[in-house]
Amino acid sequence: MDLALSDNMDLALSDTDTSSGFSARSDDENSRSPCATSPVMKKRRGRADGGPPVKRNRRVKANDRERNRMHSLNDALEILREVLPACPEETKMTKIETLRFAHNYIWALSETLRNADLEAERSFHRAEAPINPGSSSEAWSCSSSSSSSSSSSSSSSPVYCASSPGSPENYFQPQDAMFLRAFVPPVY
DNA sequence: TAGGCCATCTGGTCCT
DNA sequence: AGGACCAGATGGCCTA
Repeated sequence: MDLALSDNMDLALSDTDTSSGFSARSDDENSRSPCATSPVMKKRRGRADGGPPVKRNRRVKANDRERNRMHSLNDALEILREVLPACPEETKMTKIETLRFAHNYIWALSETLRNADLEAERSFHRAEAPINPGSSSEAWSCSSSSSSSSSSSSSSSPVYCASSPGSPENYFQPQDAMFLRAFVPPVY
């Protein structure tokens, strides 16, 4: 279909690319993308002549918008990474890892809140009608973990919550590197 | 070297 | 008509 691919590259690289409004990104991004550091954009496809000038101009503008759109998407992803629990700076989570981790993290936080509410409710009832005066301190001490026998078996750690059965972390795949990064101290 | 991840380009589609 | 969004294609870099 697109037969003139490689031929087009050299041709297309020479003119409109560098002037297409390409805006330099942050150092962080440039360091990863040689395409971005170089003023010369590769991977050009399509007609060798770029098509009619009007069409070509529209394409260049559309490319520029698309680039900016993806950049803003990446910026949002970066902000999300910063909000998530500590990850070593050198080991940046991939996009899919970030999304899965965020999903899991939100779920774990909401579970924590839910357990806290349940516990508050229980302690309120206990205060109203103490049943087992002998072991009251025990009942307090095992607060969240004791309640785990029934439903979520969740400890106070959202880590454990995250891996409990029946929870939405079906999206979460332990084989992901983020599983290790998030919950296990990295080994250097 | 293969595979994963990424940035970019591109054309199609939908929306305003 | 033009912009936003999307998915496919492509090639570069990095790591096991």
